[in-house]
Amino acid sequence: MTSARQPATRSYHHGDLREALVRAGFELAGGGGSAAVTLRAATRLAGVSPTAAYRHFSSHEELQFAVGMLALGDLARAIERCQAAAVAADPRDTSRARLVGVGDGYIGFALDSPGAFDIAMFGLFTMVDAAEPASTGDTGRTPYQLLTDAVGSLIAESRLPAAAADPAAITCWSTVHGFATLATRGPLREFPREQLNALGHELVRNLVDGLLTSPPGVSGRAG
Amino acid sequence: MTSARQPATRSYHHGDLREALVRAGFELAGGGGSAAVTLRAATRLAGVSPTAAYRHFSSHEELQFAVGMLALGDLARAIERCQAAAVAADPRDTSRARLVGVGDGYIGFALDSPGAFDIAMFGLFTMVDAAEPASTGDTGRTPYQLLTDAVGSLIAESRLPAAAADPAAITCWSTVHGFATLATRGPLREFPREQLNALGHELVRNLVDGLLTSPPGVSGRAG
DNA sequence: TGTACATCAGTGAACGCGCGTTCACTGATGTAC
DNA sequence: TGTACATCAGTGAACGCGCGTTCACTGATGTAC
Repeated sequence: MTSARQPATRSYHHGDLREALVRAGFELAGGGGSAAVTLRAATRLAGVSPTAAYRHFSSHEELQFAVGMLALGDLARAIERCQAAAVAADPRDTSRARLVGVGDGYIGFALDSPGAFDIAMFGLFTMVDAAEPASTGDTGRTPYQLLTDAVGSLIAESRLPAAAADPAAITCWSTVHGFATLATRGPLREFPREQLNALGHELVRNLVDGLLTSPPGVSGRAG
Repeated sequence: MTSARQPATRSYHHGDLREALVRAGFELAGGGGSAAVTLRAATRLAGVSPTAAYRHFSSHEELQFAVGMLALGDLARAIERCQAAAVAADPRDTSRARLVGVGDGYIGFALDSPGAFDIAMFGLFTMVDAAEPASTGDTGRTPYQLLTDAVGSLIAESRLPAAAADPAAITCWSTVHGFATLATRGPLREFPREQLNALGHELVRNLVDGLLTSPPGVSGRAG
C-alpha cells in the first residue's frame, strides 16, 4: 500500500530472500516443528549461503519468530474457515457457532499441521496480541483475537457475565490447547484421525455448552 | 526386595552411578526442562566422564526416559497430596474430591516445578500406563492411573455413565494440561503466582462440576 | 591368610556433526554526472 | 548515452561450541585356589 514509484523494484540478487527464508522455515517446521527451523537449514533450502540470512534477520530467533507469525496467520485462517462452517450449520446461534469454530479450527489446524502448530506457538507465546500483520487471518484478527471476539459477543448478548471474559477465554484456550498437544505429541498421538476428530468435536461442544451453562469467574461453590 | 545376601554391595567405584545420573538429570531438568538433560551435562554434574554413562544407559534417550519416570513419580505424589487435601476439605464427597485433587496436583506440580513437569511429559508421552515402578506415587499408581481411578469411582457411584470413562479422562487431562502449558511456558507465564493459583483452582472445579452436570460420551446435541 | 586372576566400572582422547555467528570479500545493481 | 562510482545483497572460509558416541585403556573390586 506504499506508493509504488519504482516498478515493483523486485530482485536485487535473489528476488525476495527474506520472504523465501520465512517460507523455507515454514516448510522445515512442517517436517520437524520449531526445532527444525534452523538458520542454516533455511538458507540451505533457499539455495543461499548461511551468511545471507543476516542481511534480513539479526539472529536465528528473529527468523523463528517470523516463521511463527506466518504459521499464526494460517491458524487464524483455519479458525475463520471453521467459524464459517459452524455458522452455516447453526445459523440461528451465530455467537455460539463462532466460539465453536475457534475450538474446531484450533484443534483441526494442530491435527492437520502439527509442525506448523508447534512453530505458531513459538510466536503466540511471545506476543499474544501482537499487531504483526503476518499473524492475522483474512479478517485481520489474530487467533487470540478471534477467541476474545467470540467470547465478547456472548457477553454482549448477556449469555456470559462480563466478569467471565478472561476466565472463559483461558478455559477455552486451555482445553483446546491441551487436547491439541495430547493428540499431536502425546498419548493420543496414535489414535486414528477419525477418532480424534470425533473426540475433539465433542470436547469443543461440551466445553462451549458447559461454559454457557455455568460460566466461570463468578465465584463458584468451594471445593 | 531381592535377597540381600551381600551386605548392600554398595559402591564399586562410585556407589551407584546410575542413580546419581538420574538425579543429576532431574536437577538439570529443574533448571532448563528436558532440553537441559544432556548426557554430558549429567555426567559432568555427577563428576564423572561422559563415557561412564554408557555403563548404565545404552543411549541418551534412555537416560532422559529414566529421568522422566522419576519426575512422573514426583507428579504422582503431588497429586496424592492434593487428593488428601481435597478429601479433607470435602469429606462428604470423596470421589469428587479425588478428581479435583488430580487437577490441583497436576497444575500445582507444573507451576512449582516447570522443568520437572517438562521432563515428566517426556516419559508420560511415550508410555501412558507403563508399569515402571519409578513413575508411581506412594500408592503405587501412576498419575494417569490416579486420574482413571478417580473417574472410575464416579462411574461406580453412577454419577457418570460408564461410556464417559475415556472421554471424561481425556477432557480432564486436556484441560489441566493445556492450562499448565499456558501458565508455564505460554502467555500466562508472567501472571503472578497467586492469580494462577486462583485461576487453576477455579478451572478445575468448573471442569469437574461441568463433567458431573453434563458428562461427555453420550452423544450431545449437534453443533 | 596370601597370591594370581578375572571382572568390569570408569578414564581420556578422539570422531564427526550441525549449529549460530563473524570476517573480509566480490560482484551485481542502481545512481550521479 | 556513456562512464565512474557508491551501495549493499550474497559469498566462502573460518571460529568455537556442545552434543552423542566409540575406542583402547586402566585400575579398583571381588573371587578362586
